[in-house]
Amino acid sequence: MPFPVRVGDKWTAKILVCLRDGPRRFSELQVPLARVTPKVLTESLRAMERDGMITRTVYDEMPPRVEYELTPLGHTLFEPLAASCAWNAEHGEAVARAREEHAQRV
Amino acid sequence: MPFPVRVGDKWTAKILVCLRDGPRRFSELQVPLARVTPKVLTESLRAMERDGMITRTVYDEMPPRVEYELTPLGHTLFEPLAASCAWNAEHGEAVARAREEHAQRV
DNA sequence: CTGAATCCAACCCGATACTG
DNA sequence: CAGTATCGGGTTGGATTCAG
Repeated sequence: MPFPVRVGDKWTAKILVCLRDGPRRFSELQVPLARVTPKVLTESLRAMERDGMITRTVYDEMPPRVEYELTPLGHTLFEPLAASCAWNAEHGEAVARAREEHAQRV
Repeated sequence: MPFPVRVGDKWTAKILVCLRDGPRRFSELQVPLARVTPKVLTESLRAMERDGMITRTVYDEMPPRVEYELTPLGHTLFEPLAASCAWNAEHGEAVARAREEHAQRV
């Protein structure tokens, strides 16, 4: 099942935001994404690379440096992402209320 | 963690589409959503009801009849949903190509 | 610094059978 | 008709440890 692109998982959307303004190193991503383990971060990044959303560039230095950067295709994801954020901003409160009322009735 | 609304799961978006043009019965949903088991369909519907996306109305008849209908809040989900569909229509092919090229390199 | 390896818990989803 | 009960597999994400 190739589609759709996994932006609904736990970290992809946040990685997108972190890469919005330019390339970032692995350790630079771990800072804003607090509590993401390296294993999971790597998995997410590899999946995004496989889908053409980001590029992974290894600089042969010591100590090692690896940079991740959004592709043009990756940047296009901000459009649907913005729509989802706008929905949350506009209706998130209503959902919270619905959940509380539902909890009351039970 | 109350947010965000689970529209990224397997069935919620499809249920939304099925309810778009009016209320539907449980068995009417099972037809277009082929291969959804009653257990999973029930789980999805209950979650959507809890979040205020749909209403569940039981008619005390024989045989029993239950109708699900989108709330005004539920209808607002079509906006971000449409943005995601538009992205897929526009860039889905590019993702498929990226995956094939990636598979080649491995 | 940038991961890889291993193990494990939780969750999501499905198959099957059964009920008011 | 509209579910519930039970069981189990597959995937996801996290903790921990180790390596180049």
